Amino acid sequence: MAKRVSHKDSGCGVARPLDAIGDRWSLLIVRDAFDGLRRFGEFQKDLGLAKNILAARLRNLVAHGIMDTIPTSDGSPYQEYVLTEKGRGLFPLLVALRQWGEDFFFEPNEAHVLLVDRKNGLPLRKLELRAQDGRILGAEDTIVRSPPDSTGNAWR
Amino acid sequence: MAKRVSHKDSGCGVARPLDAIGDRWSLLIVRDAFDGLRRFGEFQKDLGLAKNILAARLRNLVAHGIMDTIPTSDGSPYQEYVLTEKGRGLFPLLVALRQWGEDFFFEPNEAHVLLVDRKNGLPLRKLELRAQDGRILGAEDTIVRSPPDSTGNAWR
DNA sequence: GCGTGTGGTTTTAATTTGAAACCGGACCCC
DNA sequence: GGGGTCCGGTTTCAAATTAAAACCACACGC
Repeated sequence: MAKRVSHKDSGCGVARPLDAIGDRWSLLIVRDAFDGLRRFGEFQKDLGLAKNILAARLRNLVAHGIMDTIPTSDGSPYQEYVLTEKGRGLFPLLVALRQWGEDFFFEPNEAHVLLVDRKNGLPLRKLELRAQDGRILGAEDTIVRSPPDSTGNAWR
Repeated sequence: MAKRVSHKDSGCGVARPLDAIGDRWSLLIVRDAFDGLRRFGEFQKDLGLAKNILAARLRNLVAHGIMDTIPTSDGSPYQEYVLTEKGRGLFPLLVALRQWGEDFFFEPNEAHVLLVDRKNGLPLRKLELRAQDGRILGAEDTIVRSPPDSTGNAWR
């Protein structure tokens, strides 16, 4: 039942996460959760996806420890879905996705929702990659490095 | 043929990008491209996916302007796949994904590849969200805001 | 001409997705 | 207690997608 990655790179820090959230819906569900949605029906209404696949996705997210089910606060007989610590850790990724979308998927003058600072309504600063010492880095300034390798086999 | 988003949220800055890269392989291909891979066979060998779906994914990435095909430099009769500007814009997202993976998908002592500063071999700083004025923000300090809305309908 | 490496496409089967119907408990109303 | 409704799913079944494998085409070396 547990869907497993099948390719050689299954140990990589990019591939494993994709196994958990690398489908068309999971990140949208997580985003909705950040927006405060908690109930099955809320997700379903907002995203407009079939109930069976919403159920499957939520199950998967819970199984991966990204969301958790809790009893409702308001006494209704159902449960609510909330982000775990791990799920909340996805926020930078969501911001990166959104910023990339804003930069490349909209015409310069095309209106779109914006993620803004709650305190003053200004858009966030663009995410920037920094070295330990604070230098701003680009992709070409980085390299993936294998670990010391105590196990004998090296992932890329 | 062009796969289109079907749900209500299709205008959102999160949903549109997912339409382009929200599948199990595209981001891995892009990551490989950042690692310097360019040839069909290189991707296929590294990722171990079927050739037809690699071809489909590359076609899709090219169609979305994320990669581009260029003639080979070394005179071989084939083409190479390289990232466009738009594709290179995915680097922060890839870093976010990787950092999340490193934080939550590996045991503390489990060895894994690391993305490091090419200059000194130190790991990158954790990505951080900042307001315009430089304050570090968390998810709870932000809010999505609809645009002024000249069109009459508001996206979430 | 023949074998080989590369970069695909085609064919076919397996898996996933999606729409819609169905189900069951809680609550409401009488 | 007997309907009716809302919510949160599961089941069923068709359609789309993915995957494996076979096939094909071109360039090259010999």
